[in-house]
Amino acid sequence: MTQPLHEAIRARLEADILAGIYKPGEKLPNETQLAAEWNCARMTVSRALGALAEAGMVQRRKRAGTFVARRTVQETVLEIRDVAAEVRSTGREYAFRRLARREDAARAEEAAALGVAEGAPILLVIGLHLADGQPHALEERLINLDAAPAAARERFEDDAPGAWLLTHVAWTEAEHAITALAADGQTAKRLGISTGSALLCLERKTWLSGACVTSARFLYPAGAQRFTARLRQPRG
Amino acid sequence: MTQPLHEAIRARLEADILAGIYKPGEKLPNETQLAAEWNCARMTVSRALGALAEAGMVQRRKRAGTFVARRTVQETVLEIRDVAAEVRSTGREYAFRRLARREDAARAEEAAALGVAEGAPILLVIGLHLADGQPHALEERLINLDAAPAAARERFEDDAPGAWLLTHVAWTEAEHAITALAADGQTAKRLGISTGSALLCLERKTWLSGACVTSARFLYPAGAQRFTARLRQPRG
DNA sequence: CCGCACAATATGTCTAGACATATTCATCTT
DNA sequence: AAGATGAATATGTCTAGACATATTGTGCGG
Repeated sequence: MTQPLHEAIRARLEADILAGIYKPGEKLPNETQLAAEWNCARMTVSRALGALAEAGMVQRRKRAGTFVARRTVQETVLEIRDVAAEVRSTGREYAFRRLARREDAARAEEAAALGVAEGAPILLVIGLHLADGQPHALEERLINLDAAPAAARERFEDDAPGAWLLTHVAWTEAEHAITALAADGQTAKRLGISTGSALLCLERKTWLSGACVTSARFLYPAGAQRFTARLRQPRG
Repeated sequence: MTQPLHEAIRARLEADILAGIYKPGEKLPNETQLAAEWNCARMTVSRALGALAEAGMVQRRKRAGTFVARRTVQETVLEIRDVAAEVRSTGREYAFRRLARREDAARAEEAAALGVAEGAPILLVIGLHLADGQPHALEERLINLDAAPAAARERFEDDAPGAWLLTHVAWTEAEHAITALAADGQTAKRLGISTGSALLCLERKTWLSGACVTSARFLYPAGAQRFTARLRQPRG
């Protein structure tokens, strides 16, 4: 495992910053100096510093130099897989059961969620994700049929719309929001829990070049799901 | 705004992948071909492809070539700021009130959370984050005093331990987990809500080179907090 | 037909230099 | 003292080539 030189330089500077040898706001040696220290070309150092800048550990300004970043916001990588993959990764059997399907003109509330005009054609699918036959999550999905007309031909009886959309409709942007809420009567009944109990809610919206394609709400009973994220070495 | 050439190449390939001109699993032209197409040095193309690989849009294998990635896991950037910043960003006044502080030997449960031996010195702080005087979140924090002995000298009466730790103790790794749960009697009382109502729970653990420094649990009443994340153009 | 060795190939790394560009600092003018 | 000007400097981009390295495909021998 011969480490590339630019990696070694990057790792060294990173360690030094972490150890406080270079403190937040402080200036690092310039590229020429570092190249001399490491006895290598300036571009090799530049690559190492570029990677550190990309990772947000340093800020670079022309003429001024390279400075250790001071950060307050932590950017975390959150991995969200589709529900089937989530369930299967815990070794349980996965199944989907459609509870409702309505192809219709968008009502005010639905139009707002998708960012389309009232009356635009939409598809609403409500379904239950099962793990070993037990309710795992309730999905309420709205699909903009103007953006994804092919969805109208799908029944979504035993396959969740999420998986189908992932393979059949392209998207450019997505947004996730995670909240907690109390189960209303209908939701509680569908999930087989008691009214008012805590739910973890994941809302996912996806866009294709500016137009919202689909908006989904996944409701997990407390304890059924956990979103985890790991992060390394921002520091500031 | 003269765009760097490597950026232009990157953007072009990205757009082509997004448009489906190059499909998942498909091979891209090799560096030499692309360099000829763009009439530039191979290294410039290499940089563009390197950036795409970094972003996860393509996978590169020596001798084989560069392939459009097929991804099932969505990696999302989640921004988590400290509670004070969260509250202030909504224009409300922030305050912290300590409810309890215990410096002691770790009990079994606490030792497990921090990954230390039972009986190791720990500091437990429970406090309330207030927004405009109203409870916004309850924080339960454990600090490993072997890893951060300086914390023992702090009272944490009006300042949250999170902010102090951020500025006084370095860390190399962190993990977040988001779940929902029902409020127990004591928690409900502290947050001024009713027992059993839904809570959004953020658990944060931070490590300094392998040793767990601190473990914290933030409990937000349903509706008080929302974790959002945006992502762009993975595709697979 | 299978496995093994070897050559071909595409990426990965690196260099030494060139020119571009943004920003700062010092100086000169008003 | 305030503002304009220009030189100095550090990063940013790019090139043309060299060698390293991993992997794959091919052909050879058993």
